[in-house]
Amino acid sequence: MLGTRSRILNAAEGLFADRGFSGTSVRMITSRAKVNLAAMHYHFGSKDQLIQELFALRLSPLNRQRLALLDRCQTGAGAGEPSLEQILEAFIRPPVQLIRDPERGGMRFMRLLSRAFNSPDGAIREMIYGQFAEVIERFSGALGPRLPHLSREEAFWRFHFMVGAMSHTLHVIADWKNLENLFLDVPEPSQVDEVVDRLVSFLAAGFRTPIPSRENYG
Amino acid sequence: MLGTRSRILNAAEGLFADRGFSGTSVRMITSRAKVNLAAMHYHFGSKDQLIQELFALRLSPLNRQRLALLDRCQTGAGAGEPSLEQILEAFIRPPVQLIRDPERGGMRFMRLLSRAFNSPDGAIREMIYGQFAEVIERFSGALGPRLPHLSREEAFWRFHFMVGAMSHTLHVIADWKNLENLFLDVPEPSQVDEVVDRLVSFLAAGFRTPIPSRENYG
DNA sequence: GTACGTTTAAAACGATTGTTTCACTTGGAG
DNA sequence: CTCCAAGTGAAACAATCGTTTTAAACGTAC
Repeated sequence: MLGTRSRILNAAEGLFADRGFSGTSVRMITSRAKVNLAAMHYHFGSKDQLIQELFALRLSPLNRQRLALLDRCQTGAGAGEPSLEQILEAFIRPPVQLIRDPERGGMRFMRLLSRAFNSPDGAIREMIYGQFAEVIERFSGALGPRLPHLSREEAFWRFHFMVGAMSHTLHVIADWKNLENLFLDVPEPSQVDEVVDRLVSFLAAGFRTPIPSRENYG
Repeated sequence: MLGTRSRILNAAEGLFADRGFSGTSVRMITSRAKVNLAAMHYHFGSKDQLIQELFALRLSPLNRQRLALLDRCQTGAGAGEPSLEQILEAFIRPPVQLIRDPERGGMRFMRLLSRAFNSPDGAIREMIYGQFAEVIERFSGALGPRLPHLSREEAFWRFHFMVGAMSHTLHVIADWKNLENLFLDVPEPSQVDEVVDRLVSFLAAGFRTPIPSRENYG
């Protein structure tokens, strides 16, 4: 049996992922964790601080891993800059590995994360973005030299196209069961590593395509 | 001065977009609409039914427009099947036009829509997906013949890459002001039509790229 | 043993939630 | 005028919310 503190965090993660932040009451958390109501305020002070600790615990290893991968392919390869595909992989592979590792929250935490990104609560969103600030800076810095054919504005948008495709893909993988009720003809779950390959090559092709001109089509 | 019913819908749309569904109380809505608390239950029966009416009102014109565009480029061009770019445009242009038209909810409704997609409330998500079912079916049917080089599974994933890139892009456009507080170096707002062009060519390049093989990198 | 951090049990706090009810007013149609 | 739907104002409903409090029990380290 885990300690009281861990049981609270674990129950909170599951409930937040399933029912959202405002949809989850402190009483639900403590009751699922088989813990007294007061224990939550004893350990975390408030519901908001519990949420904060939860994300700090999960996100900092994820982003450290991304930065480490980027470091390795920047300094390791010896010859010059890393390829576009290597950079994209360093960005995309870690969350996909996380999604497969229940010890780090797995699909449950990924559902929770996409909930946090779309939370109406500005404080939550700001905290989340804060956790990603360094990663965003490092990766856009690394992508720049690989995209000499793009203006700053074009690169900005394509970066967001990538973020959107990736986060929605993670959401689809992590929420597969819900998806099956809503779409027809959902294929069998792929190996997640295959999905990374598909996504990386899809995005790399998008990044490499020349800037569009409006006359190309009507 | 609009009627009571319209004022309720209008106030609800704004508050839901800003604070989410569970973060918005009936009292907030009726007070912003300058309407009695009982008037909301008089016209809509319950908060849930108000939400339903709101989305039906906004989404059905949007998706009718998408289908009409697809019809036009399928039957109109005379010669054979429409191009990949034409199909993507028929899918992407309507929500971008909606985002610019305050009469149809504009950015406010787009923020609300992306909130509904990520709502913890399963009933809301199912209702939303129901509104999109026909569009999804028609467009995946139209995309198929344009992607003969892809397996069904590969096409499935690339379709989701597109959905993710598009919905995140719409979110960025509609939530620009919040973005500025969180990222450095955000470029001036582009003309939204330019963003459509960028997105369409990015996605078309992604769709056209051959299926990846794992030996290419790594 | 005694002190201390941990945890429980139970009750209560004030505030807010969605919803209902009732008496009342308004305004236009027949 | 009468009738009826539309709408107001105010109060109340039971339920739930996050949080605080008080008292009592643990277990362990000194």
